[in-house]
Amino acid sequence: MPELPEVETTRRGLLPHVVGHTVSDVVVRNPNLRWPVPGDLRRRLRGEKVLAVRRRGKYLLFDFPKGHLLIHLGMSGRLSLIADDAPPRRHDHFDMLFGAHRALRLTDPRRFGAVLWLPDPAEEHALLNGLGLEPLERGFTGKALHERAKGRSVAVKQFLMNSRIVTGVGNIYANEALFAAGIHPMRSAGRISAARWDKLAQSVRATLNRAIEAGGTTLRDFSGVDGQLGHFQLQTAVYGREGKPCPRCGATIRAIRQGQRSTFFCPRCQK
DNA sequence: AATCTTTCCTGCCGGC
DNA sequence: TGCCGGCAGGAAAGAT
Repeated sequence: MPELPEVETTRRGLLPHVVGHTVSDVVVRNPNLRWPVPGDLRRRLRGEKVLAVRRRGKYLLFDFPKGHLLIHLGMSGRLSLIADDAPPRRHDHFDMLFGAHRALRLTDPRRFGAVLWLPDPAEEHALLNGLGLEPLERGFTGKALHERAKGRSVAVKQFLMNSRIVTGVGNIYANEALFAAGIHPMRSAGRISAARWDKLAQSVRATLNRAIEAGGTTLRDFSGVDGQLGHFQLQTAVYGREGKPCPRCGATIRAIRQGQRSTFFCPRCQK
């Protein structure tokens, strides 16, 4: 499930256990993720200290003195803190050990996730250098969105989910933010007023912050690093609620397809 | 059997 | 004609 709130929940859980700690070993059980896990990771990481763990969109960046470990959770990835002798299960592809019998383990059944080594400066890597606005940082404003949307015919929901425009907003939160802003998901991005872009920027921020407070969304297999489940799925207004009443006006929530993804909206509240 | 949380890539199109 | 950006669709693999 991981969208921005799930990745941020993971990052926050990780910080106290990882930052300032030194990697004692690395185990790669299955290097066949979205891209091959580099064969020299063990050599690069052993004995190196984690200086910081950052997030860029849905990417996690572990800063080391000589480079950065990038981890993406894909569709089904999860990081957990475990005892270093915990027996691996079927989809446990990668461990980073920290001594004191602690390890960080990547579990990812569908293997759309990634573990890569990025030389300095990480931001120049092809996966990061084209990314759009960080929705929880200062530059994320209605004005910035409005400018980028000029002349574009794409549906606003797909525009929001385009990582070159905004990074971190996936299907669940795009649906929820558009509901909160009262904007129809099929509306052309180029035909939204400045005032409504302001409202949408604020709705995206508020939706993501509420989801982070809830520990993310657990639809199936997401959990934080200590195994705790997210509970934002209990407070969605439209996502997964086809046929149910809109919490605001009582009209029936509808579901449609956009770009091979499910879109949920209230036909009365969203114009 | 169809669906799902991600996103890179390819191919097509229109504009200049 | 060629190049570019925008856009839609397909692909990866597993569980339900």
